[in-house]
Amino acid sequence: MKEVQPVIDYISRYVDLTDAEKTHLATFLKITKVKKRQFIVQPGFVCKHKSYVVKGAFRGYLVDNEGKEHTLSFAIEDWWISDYSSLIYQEPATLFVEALEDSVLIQIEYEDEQKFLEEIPKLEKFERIITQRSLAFHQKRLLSNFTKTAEERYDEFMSKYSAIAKRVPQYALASYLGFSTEYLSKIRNRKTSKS
Amino acid sequence: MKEVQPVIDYISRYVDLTDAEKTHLATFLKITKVKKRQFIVQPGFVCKHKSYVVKGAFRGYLVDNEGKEHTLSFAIEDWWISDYSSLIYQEPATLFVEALEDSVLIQIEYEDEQKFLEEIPKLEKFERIITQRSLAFHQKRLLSNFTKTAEERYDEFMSKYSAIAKRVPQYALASYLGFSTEYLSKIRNRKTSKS
DNA sequence: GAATAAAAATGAACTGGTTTAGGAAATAAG
DNA sequence: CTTATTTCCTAAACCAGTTCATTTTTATTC
Repeated sequence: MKEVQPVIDYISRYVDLTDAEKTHLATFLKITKVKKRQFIVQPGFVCKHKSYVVKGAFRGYLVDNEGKEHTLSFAIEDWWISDYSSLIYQEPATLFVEALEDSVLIQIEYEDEQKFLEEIPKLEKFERIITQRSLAFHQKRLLSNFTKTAEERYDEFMSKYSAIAKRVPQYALASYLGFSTEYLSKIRNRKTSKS
Repeated sequence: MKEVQPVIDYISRYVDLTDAEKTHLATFLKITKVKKRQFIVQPGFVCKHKSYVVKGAFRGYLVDNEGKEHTLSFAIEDWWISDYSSLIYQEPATLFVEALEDSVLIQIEYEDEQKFLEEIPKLEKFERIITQRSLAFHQKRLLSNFTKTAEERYDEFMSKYSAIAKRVPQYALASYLGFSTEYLSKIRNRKTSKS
């Protein structure tokens, strides 16, 4: 039971759970280990769980008609990842979610979550709050993509998420920020030659 | 009490409320009328309520450093609108929310909502579900902006939301889709000369 | 319903970022 | 350690979408 504690702690930041509730909740949490380059979500398959990252790094991305990759999200320790749309509508995923390192996850199955949301209504509040924050984040990202240049978005990301930038391949970062790898090189070159 | 019924009905699509709960909820809902070009949210002021559109049309947009406008959202009848980030964190807004027509709203104050979420926990579920859907929508929009050309995004919008396209000024639509008014003209011209 | 302001169209010059194509460095695997 | 594979860098040609400047059309207002 101890190994799923990180998720119990995570939820406890938002709502107060009794010991009984914690124990009950823990029965639904499962540890999963995945190797680098392994997929935990693939297009065409319904996303069956949400995953909390205990150790490692992940990337969620779409491959478009021309075969180009577009990164929607990253996740490192203490973050969650899934194909959100596939999960909540229980329809086939459009994203790949791939381990960028050997990783350890705590997973919650969709049906189990539905079940314990009924059993412990307090968890609705937890879900609501983290979803609201994620929504606010995505709205900001959308506006940032509209208003800022490629270089400004790069600077913003580096100052906020340098921990992630250090751990993910450069093409993944470029595709998250919405421009080509080549252009990322150009930006970085511009900076190093300046200083 | 009858005039706030649309919001009661809206919520009832997601959760079952008793008559007592409906009556209680109704006491927190307020009708507001606004004229075309009037702002219901302005940068610098904390967004105090979420608004359901009974009649009319709205646009939420950001004005960047160069004075350019970027539309984050539209709302017509049976939609909600606010500066979401400002509302949930109760911090100064960054968006303008402006009436595009003479309109009628049903508004819920932030503090009142916090209160009745405590009193009627069922509403947490309602909030969770609509927030989840909005998040899924925004994720799709982000990816659409990455993967599709300006013309493809225009076509997609026209096929899904022609009702909105008909009611909002062209510069507002262009700034929602993420390109210039001039380019929208060019796209439209390309289409009419083809057919 | 004339006057004025706001919105939409047009076209030419321009630019931020892409594409293509190649080579250099770093990682992974036997 | 050596080879293969993946990742990263560079540079020139290119293009989707912008900018700027002007005109036409459509709403608003008195």
